[in-house]
Amino acid sequence: MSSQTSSEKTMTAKAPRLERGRARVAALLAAGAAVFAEKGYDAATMTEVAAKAGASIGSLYQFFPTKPLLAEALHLDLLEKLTALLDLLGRDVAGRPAAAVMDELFARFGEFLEANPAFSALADRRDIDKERKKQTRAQLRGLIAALLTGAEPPVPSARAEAASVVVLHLIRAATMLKESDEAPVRGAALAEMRRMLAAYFA
Amino acid sequence: MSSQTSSEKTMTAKAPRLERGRARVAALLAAGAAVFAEKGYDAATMTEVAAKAGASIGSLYQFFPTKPLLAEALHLDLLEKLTALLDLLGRDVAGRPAAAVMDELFARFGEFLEANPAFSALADRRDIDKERKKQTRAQLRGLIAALLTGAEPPVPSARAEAASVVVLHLIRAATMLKESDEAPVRGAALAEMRRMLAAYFA
Amino acid sequence: MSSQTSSEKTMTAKAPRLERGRARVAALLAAGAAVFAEKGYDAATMTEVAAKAGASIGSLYQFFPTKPLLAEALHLDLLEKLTALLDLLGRDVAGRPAAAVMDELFARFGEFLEANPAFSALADRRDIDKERKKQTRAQLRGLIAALLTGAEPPVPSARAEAASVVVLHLIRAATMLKESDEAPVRGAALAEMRRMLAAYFA
Amino acid sequence: MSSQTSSEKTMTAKAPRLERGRARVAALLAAGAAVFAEKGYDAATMTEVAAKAGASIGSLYQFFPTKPLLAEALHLDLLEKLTALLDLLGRDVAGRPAAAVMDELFARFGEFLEANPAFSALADRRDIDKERKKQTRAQLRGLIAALLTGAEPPVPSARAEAASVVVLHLIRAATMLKESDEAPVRGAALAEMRRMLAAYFA
DNA sequence: TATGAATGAGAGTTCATTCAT
DNA sequence: CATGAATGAACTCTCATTCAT
Repeated sequence: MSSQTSSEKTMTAKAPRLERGRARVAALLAAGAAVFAEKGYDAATMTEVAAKAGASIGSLYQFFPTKPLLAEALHLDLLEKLTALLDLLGRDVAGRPAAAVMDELFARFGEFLEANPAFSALADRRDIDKERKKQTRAQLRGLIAALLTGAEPPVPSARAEAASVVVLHLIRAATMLKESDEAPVRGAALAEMRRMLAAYFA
Repeated sequence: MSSQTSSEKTMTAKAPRLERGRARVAALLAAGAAVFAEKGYDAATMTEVAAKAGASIGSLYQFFPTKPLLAEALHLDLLEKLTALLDLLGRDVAGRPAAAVMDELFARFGEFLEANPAFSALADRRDIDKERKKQTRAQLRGLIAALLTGAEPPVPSARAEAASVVVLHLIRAATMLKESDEAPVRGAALAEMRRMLAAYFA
Repeated sequence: MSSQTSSEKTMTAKAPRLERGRARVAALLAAGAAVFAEKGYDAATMTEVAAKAGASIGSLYQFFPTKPLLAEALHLDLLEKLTALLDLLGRDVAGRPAAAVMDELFARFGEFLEANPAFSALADRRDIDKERKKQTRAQLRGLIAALLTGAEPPVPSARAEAASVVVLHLIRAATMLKESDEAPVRGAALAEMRRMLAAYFA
Repeated sequence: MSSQTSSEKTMTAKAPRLERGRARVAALLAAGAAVFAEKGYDAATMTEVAAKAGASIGSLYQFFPTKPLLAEALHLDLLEKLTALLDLLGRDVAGRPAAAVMDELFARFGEFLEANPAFSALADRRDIDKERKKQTRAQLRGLIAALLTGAEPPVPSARAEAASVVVLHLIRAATMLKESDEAPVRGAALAEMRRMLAAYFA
């Protein structure tokens, strides 16, 4: 009830040991993704997440002891998927010109964000750990820079570094655009962005 | 036809009649801007806004009957300033090449966002009126497009339209970048963005 | 919602500014005393306190932002009363023999504890601030020691110091005895305690 | 007359049949003692007890179907140890003067309480059965009274009865003092208590 | 029996908003 | 208009206890 327990609050999401638990966790993460995507991090409630997962509130808290921890787990999960996607992309486009590589990246990243709308919602929440955020961005930038230095002709490492920041933000901008603007504007804008990238890397 | 009571909650914030009231409203708006910028829209509390303005909670509600209405008023206020800024810019840079115009736009818009951090916080809140949001974006795009068609040589209207979307997002990206990444990365990225714009409009 | 606010959690109970508020606070404190006394600190609920005071839960939290703070306020309140009582006692018994002084102290302190059962409940809660607890005990010991050194013949300061600890605990023991044991045992035990004190100071 | 199902929750903790079970129970009791002592009865959680015993929560409930029952079992366990200790003491000090007997009692009881901090925590919980509590206290008083009537010269039975109450509380006071006050005060106070007892029985 | 997931009532706390003075 | 007390729905989180495997 009161107590300053010895178990730090920095605890991670508890991993399930049984098969049943594993299914629960999956359902909870899916529900979390849906609710965070729909309502945004702040407005999402743990109660709704549990309900949408068909679980009791206690069950949700068994595996994700706090709301930030649920968000974090979800974020990490999506980040892994994204990394895998970029790795795959790297193998697919190695040796092609930078402009083409970027075009492909743009397309696939866009699909990912569209398929995982929770990602944007989670990436932007304010109570995220500063350090982790920095690391995450650095990691993504690294992957993008690698794509550029692996192009043919290769983009010089220094410029690839700087460009990765821009590309990252451009992609994010493209996503936000998807949800906010109306269809006709959107199409033209996306085309324009690709053109811009092409011009930039030509 | 005659009465149409103004008790609707959808109405705008009540305008003060006395001079004292005007000062109050200014203080409340300033406080609101500060709190929204610091905590974000969701985490900001009406109580804190009132306190920071040196007013009572009742007084705050006298002028802004609702939290969304306060946000809206603030947003509109900032939007006006921004519009004025872009108008001025239009006069200053008329007749110069598109790339130069964009560079200047980039710089001034950036300054504005840095000076008014509440703008970003308010532009992104989820309960904003869809229609108004659309209109706002359209208006901003119009202003930017006007800058482009007013350049020398003029950018064709159709392309200016499409480009304005991209430019708008790029600028926003530049701002987010300012608060998230560390200084060295930041500088390089900003330079890169300007280079990109230059390449695009060359 | 999220936020690490700048307003420290060490805040004190907010003081009411209006007359109505003053009445509320009094009612809340009284209700708190009743509930803490009846259920003990841990089992007492804020909801019950508010209900017993005829106030809404929000109203309770307006003045006492946390449960520990309510307890603290109550404790301090009772402590003041007790100090006043001991001061008065000091004036009443100055110049009488130590044994008689202690007998009187024993009686009045007992009455106080019986009239304010919340005092025991609050003095024993576990999440109390260590430092404050020490200070409180020291203060009480000081008052008791003063009674002894003010007796005729005066008890030497050093011995008064040590004795005060014992007396304090004896009195508390007497109280616990009142609530736990059955009446006949109680009477005999109280008499015995007084005899013990008399023998000790003779 | 015949069946009387044992499903009542008022029953005692189930006794284990196997050797393995006996070890489990011992571990659970030890863990319970540790947790109750550290956190107090209310703040202690069944989950933490199970964890500290290296058992699952289900296993804990197998043997102790309820939190109060666990506390009760523990309390009884400690009470037995204490009784044994007092019995032994009775044999050791028979025939010595009352003051010396009390001094020895004081010392050994103190050691016991220090070695078994859970005892105090459990003796004070509020949901304890009133009747059992009374019996327990009566039993302890009886043992102490027996020590006094067995002294040389023997304390009259009536006075021994009354004195036992006082002595019991004095000892408890001595324990509480150990955890709350700072070392220097403590030493002096303990000495003072012994002096008081000596004066009382002289 | 042992395990650990499941449950849900209930506790503390927050905050937008209303209302009496 | 100003003030600050009042309200209560809603939220996050806890924990004793039950249940399926």
